[in-house]
Amino acid sequence: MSIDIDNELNEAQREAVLATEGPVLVIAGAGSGKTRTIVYRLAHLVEQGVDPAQILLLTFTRKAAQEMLSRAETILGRPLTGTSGGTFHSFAYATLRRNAADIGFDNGFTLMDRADSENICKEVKDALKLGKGDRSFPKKATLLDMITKSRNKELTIDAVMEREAYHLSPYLDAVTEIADGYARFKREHALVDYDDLLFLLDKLLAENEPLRNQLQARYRYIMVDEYQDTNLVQARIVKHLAGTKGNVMAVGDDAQSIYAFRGANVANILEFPKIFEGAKVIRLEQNYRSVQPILDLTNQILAGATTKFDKNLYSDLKSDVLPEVVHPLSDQTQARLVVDAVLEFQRKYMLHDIAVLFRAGYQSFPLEVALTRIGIDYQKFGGIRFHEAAHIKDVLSYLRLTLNPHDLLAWQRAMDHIKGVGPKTVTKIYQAIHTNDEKYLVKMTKKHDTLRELLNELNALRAMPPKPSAVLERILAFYQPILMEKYPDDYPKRQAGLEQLSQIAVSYSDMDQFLGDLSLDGDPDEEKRKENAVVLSTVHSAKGLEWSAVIIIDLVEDRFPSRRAMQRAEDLEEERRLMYVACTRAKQCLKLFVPSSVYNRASGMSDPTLPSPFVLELPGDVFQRVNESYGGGLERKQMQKTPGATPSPRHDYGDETASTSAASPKVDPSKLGFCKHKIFGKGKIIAQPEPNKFKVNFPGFGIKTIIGDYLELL
DNA sequence: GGAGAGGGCGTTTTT
DNA sequence: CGCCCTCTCC
Repeated sequence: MSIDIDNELNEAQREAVLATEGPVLVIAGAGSGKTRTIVYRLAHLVEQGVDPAQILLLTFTRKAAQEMLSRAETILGRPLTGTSGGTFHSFAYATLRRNAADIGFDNGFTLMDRADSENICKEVKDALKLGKGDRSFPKKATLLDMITKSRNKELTIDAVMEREAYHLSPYLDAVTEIADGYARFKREHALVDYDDLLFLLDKLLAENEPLRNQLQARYRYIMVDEYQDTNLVQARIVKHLAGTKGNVMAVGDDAQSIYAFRGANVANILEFPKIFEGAKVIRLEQNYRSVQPILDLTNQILAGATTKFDKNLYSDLKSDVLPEVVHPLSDQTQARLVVDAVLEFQRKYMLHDIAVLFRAGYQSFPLEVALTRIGIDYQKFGGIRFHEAAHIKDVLSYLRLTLNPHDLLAWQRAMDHIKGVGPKTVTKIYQAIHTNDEKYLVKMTKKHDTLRELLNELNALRAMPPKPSAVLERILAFYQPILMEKYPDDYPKRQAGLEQLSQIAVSYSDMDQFLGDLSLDGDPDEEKRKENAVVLSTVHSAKGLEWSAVIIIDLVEDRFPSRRAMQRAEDLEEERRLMYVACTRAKQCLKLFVPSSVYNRASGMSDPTLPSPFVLELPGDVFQRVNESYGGGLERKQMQKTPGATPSPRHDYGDETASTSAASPKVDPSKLGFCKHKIFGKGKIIAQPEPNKFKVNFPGFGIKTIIGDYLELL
């Protein structure tokens, strides 16, 4: 069978597929057939006689890589044996494991997840006696945020905190000390975090020339997807693997860069032609995904961006239906209206072809309740993950200990069920084991029967042949009573999760690989896309996917955009791109939900909301507005034509925000005057709650509390 | 040093 | 409202 490049691809796509030699950068607008291009390029290479084992495909999720490879196999009509595909992290893990001794881990290492890393931060903080009794001392999650941000952006802790956490500046020295302690702790216990995977690989490739040459020779063709979301160290890895003259293709879209929070750097994609001399740049601009009215709306979202994008997507797909902006009275009725909309869509589309998107995982909870009540199955992406559940981590801790006896975190978990033994005692036992302090161990095992049983069990596990399914089976038998005692309320459900884990283990022959995959994207639920379930997803997890009908909920200020992104201009810009990504997922129908009030669990009541600025600024002619009537029904507003070609922002909402000023403190406004903000423009200062904080009423955006540094006084 | 009780506080996004 | 952290008592 021969692939039909001429008929299946447009000219730009064809060019990208055929340009196999030398560096190539593909700037691919949303829905422009980017995946298709990669798939055809894979197939084309193999058809040209390239050994599939010489191809490396780096993507953002493992799922994406698998899907591309299997689609290439389909059009090729034969399997791609030996092609390496996965995320940077999974590729790094596999390479590092083969060369562990070279990076200073003679006895291997254990990959930690986010919770492990946070716990170390806490441990180190306590050990250094920092922040004792200080309630405003940064929490472990914040500490880790600073640490990984500093690493991913390759800036000092000082620089990160100055830019992003100014209010924590009194703790700068403490955080720096904790960061050092965190690094030390990892080294002492043969632990590695997600960031280390990348940095260790970079170091390995930089220092080990024979290995670098070997890998360059092996991977003659490299393709990197979602290049706009790579960070500096990932770019260096690509450079090491490809060499400056290598056959490397980077694909991405600067308008869809949504991972700056984790160090992604758009400069990578923009400067690709500089780093790889003579790179061919190809732009894919025709959109094959969405009907034109949806593109009219998404183009408007980009038009409002501070950084201008040279992009105007167009499509041949016509539709008479405008995207809708729906205004439910509350987030509760929003859930009900979304269910109604799903039922309506279901008459036309399969459930799995309908998606509800949101900014943060918790925002779908009311909807999940409503869907369950009415009996619609759903599949959720984003939020809590399989391997993060406590019982899974418990079981895996035994497995980790068979491989790495220095894994103190695993010891702590494994001993959690022993009454009378807390973290301090665990550390002592750990030390006794590693210094052969028989006396202490005998004393402790006499005192705690459960400890003796545990140590015996671990010895037995280590004596077994390292086959994941067999070892896991034994662990589960041992863990069963612990599970029931620890989780009396819901252990049957957790039991099911453990059985699922056993299922996964069957397909592995290598323990390290099994553990690595679980931490690196191994959510078993995501493996198979359920046929008859509506998709609920965070926007981040929806990246690269598409659905016939897309609903976006909670488009209100403080939720989308996130409250944390309102202070800094660049954060708000990223929220805008996130909104762009969300809307461009839709093929046929798009509905934006803007609830007038949302439940606030702090106060226990519903708070009124302000519509998201991304909705407010849309010109009235790119959507149809729908209100929930007080009787519970929907009222369609007559569409208003905007005069002229220029968008007339906010005309549909003019006086909506005025009512909120009633809640402002009673300060004589005349004294405070006006100011200017980068994003919100000119506003009236109505209060100064703190010396460097101002409450400002921005016309069209409502009242904001803003740090003085971001305001220009007029 | 551990377990249990009381208080503050605040929900991003992911490998 | 629920989590997490700290304080207190054993």
